[in-house]
Amino acid sequence: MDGSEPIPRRALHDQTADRLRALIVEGVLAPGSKIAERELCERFQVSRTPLREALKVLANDGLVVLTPNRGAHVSRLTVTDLRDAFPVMGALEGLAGELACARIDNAGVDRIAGLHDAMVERHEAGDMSAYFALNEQIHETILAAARNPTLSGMHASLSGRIRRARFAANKSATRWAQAVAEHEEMVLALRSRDGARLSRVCREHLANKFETIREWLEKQED
Amino acid sequence: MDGSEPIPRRALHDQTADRLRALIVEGVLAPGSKIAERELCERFQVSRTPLREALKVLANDGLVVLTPNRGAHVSRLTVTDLRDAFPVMGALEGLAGELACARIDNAGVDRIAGLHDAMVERHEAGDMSAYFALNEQIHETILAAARNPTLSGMHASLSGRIRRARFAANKSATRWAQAVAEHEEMVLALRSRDGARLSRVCREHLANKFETIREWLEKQED
DNA sequence: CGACCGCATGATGAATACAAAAAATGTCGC
DNA sequence: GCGACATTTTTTGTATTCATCATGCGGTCG
Repeated sequence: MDGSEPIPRRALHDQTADRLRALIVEGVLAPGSKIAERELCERFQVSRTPLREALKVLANDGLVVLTPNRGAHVSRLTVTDLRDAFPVMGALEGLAGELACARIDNAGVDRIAGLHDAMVERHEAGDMSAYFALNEQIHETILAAARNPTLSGMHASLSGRIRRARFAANKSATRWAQAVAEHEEMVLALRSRDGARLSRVCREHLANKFETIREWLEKQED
Repeated sequence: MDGSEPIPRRALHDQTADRLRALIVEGVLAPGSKIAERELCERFQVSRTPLREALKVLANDGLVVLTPNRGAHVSRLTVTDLRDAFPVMGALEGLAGELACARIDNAGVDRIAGLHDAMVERHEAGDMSAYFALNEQIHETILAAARNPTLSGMHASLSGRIRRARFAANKSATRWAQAVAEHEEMVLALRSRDGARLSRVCREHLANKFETIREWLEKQED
């Protein structure tokens, strides 16, 4: 019945959702700012119908809040939201670590180790944005190694919601060094296929990340 | 600017999404069956626009699959899907258990213990559907005790996806007894505020549940 | 007789039109 | 001059219309 169905075409509402998601995650649309439908229709050159369908999806993902008859706003990230989100991220990435240890092959470990080395190199060079990109790539690779689409999907959803705050995670030098050390331990745990250890490190890693972000946010308020 | 805004009214697309979701998780719409827009428009007495918006949301939640120009189908639950989903549920409920232990008060524990006793009573009476309802209520109460909306939201989303298979979990008497024993241990862990233990029990509980469902599904194929 | 092409039909995707609600603006009274 | 109310205008929610695509049927040609 259904063999391999290549579906190269993508629906307009789907593309629109992606573009809007990107605008929000990249911070082009500030948190709390109102989203006028007309304005975005012009920007994307689409009619209101697919745009509104996209808005419903993003609202479901928690990226925008939709108040009846009052339009859409980019959701704000409160400290409480982050305090809630990070343990969940920890649980998800922890599980990913366990599964990855059980399923990854040596080539996969080497690939992650390679990314890690490159990341350390960027860290020593002080190149924050390149470090950040490699960092995300490592986490994504571990997720992929877990080979669990459900897990990946939930992680992606939550990740998109808190990505806006992530960039602040390594602002302090000591914290940055600690993060690198934690990543080091991740690679070691992965190499020895120690799922429990990797899981624990992932959770602690995220807990520490949240602490950094929290401190940074509190300092922002002055 | 924004204080507390009571929002008594709900948008049509939102209600439609809920009703459609209910139809799917209740099994009224069989997995794999085609969802004709016209038909549902008549059933719900709404136009296609809000219905289509609802479909996009449910597709994002994984309850329906949307193939361009070919309409919507209720998503099928494969064994692989369940094998993927249950560990994630385990991670989420495990975290919920940990958080609940840290935050619940004695009254909350008593409430859960009360639900548990009622559930055991229904178990001994052989009343499966009442048992099932109380079972879900216990899990929901633990979730609520964790006081983490992000966690609750993700759990609800995943729960909706696999609820259709859950009813099969306690088909065998021995499994059913085992599930009750596990719940017993949950209450004990909760009482002693042993987060690590509760977390472990939750994960094992769900792993066992999956095993039961898997066996049941394999038997179905004959 | 069977396979392939073209057309008719029905469904989906997107755009527009209409209705209702909220925000903005202007006016009137104090 | 200030504030409350009415009107206008804008924006959102829903319905309807138009275009496009998939699919089934019948005819025709090999």
